[in-house]
Amino acid sequence: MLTIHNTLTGQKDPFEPLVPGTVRMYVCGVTVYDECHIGHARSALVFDVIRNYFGYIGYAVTFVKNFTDVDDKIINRASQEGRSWLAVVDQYLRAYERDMGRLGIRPADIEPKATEHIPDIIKLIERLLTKGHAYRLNGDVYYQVATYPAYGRLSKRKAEDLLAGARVEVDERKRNPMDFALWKSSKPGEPAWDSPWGPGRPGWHIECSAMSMHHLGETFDIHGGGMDLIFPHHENEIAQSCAATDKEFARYWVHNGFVQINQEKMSKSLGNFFTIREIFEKSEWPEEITGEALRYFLLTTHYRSPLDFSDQGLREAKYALDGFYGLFNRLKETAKTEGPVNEKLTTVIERTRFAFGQAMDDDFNTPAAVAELQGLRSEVNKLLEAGLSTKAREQARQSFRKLGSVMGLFQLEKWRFNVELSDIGVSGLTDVEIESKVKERNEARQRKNFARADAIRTELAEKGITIEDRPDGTTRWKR
RNA sequence: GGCGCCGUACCCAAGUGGCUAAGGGAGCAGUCUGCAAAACUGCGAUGCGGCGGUUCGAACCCGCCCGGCGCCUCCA
Repeated sequence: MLTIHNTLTGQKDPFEPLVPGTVRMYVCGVTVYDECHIGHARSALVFDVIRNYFGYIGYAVTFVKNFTDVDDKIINRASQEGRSWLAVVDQYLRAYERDMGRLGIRPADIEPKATEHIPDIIKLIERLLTKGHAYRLNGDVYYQVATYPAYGRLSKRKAEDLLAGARVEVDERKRNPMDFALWKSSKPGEPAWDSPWGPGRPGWHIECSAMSMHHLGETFDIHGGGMDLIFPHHENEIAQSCAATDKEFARYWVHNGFVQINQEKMSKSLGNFFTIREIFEKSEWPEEITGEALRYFLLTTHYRSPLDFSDQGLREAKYALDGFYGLFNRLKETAKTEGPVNEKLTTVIERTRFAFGQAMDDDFNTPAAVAELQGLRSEVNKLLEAGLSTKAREQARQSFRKLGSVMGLFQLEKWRFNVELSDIGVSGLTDVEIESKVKERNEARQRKNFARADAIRTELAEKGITIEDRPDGTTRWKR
């Protein structure tokens, strides 16, 4: 039985979908005004894995992730850089897709943009106005928080607490300081759409209500995002949506924890800010390896816990993956002998599959699930020592791929064993050149000229190439 | 001021009432090897920030304290 920590109830709730066999989930994506950082990567990855896991246990998933493509931050950026807001949106939308692609994060089934849903947004605002939950102020429209008594139920806040801590100057015209904009009138030169209240653009919160309802219905299963969205964004979404429909909005609210640097939240002002792009540019490994290492690293912390990003952590993730891919490569080799342990393999795989499911059923406990995969690696290594048939080796490989696919791991065919130009850049040698050196070294070894053999090995090691001699006299190498 | 989170070995990190406190990385010792590498085997917290309490029994529940962090403003 899958249980999910639900921010709304503050506890782990058993998951029961609204419609049996299907899951409808909506996740707040990004505002496309800048490069994505590791925090965005974590959030996107967490929900990618959740979506995959639902698929793995047999649900038909509809996954919606939005892009906020009209917003103050976009407009400000555009005016600072003296270009159109559309150009800003286009640039960072592409950057997002590039980064997510590198991380192996699949696009959502539907990726709506706020600007594509202006009519839905206007209709929803009109509905709120009609029901008395919103009011007009010149060309603006505000949501009236006082008309929704349950306001604060997601973030567990009381109205008076919010006022006490208010750190912003309050717009004097608002009826209540907590009221928030549904529609903002535009100044000349700003993006604008016609509306019953004059030209303007949607406020931030309303787009998610409109888009999720449009694509998933007025009530759906899961709504997710980063913890910082709990208040005010998701609180406001609930207020708007429930007030408009008189129905429950999302049933399970899932929020991921922050990425920190040295125990502090990343922020531009602290200067401890890492973009996904920088990590890939700085990495000495090929792109797909960096992507998988980052993925592995992020998944070895539970999604709700804070995660401290570090180069060391990333490196350790890479080393752990080296161990897995080293095993996969040995499993690919043809068996010399048929061992007696093939039945044990099936048992071990079954046990792992069960434990893996148990871990993931427990609020998507990816660190525990990864630990099961590590356990399987260790078991298969032992069985391989004792001897596994070619067929059993293939069975083991397929099991890793199947379980790994939930997390987007173990899907690469090659791991540092490829002939790609990027690798040549690192080692300075082509495969053919390496093969030739290895051959020369083995001839030296046969002549017992170990000094020469070791010299070649050292030379290769300096270029990042590791040698493994096998018992049968052949040599395996890897970059 | 309000709300909330975290503190488990050298590092990362599961476990949240009951078998000997998962797993990985690093380290040390050994097997294998010409030597390595990889793999395998063994070693490693009598203790889970501290002090009390509840309980037959607590890292897990309760209280207080210490340390760190987040939200309350745009933010994944």
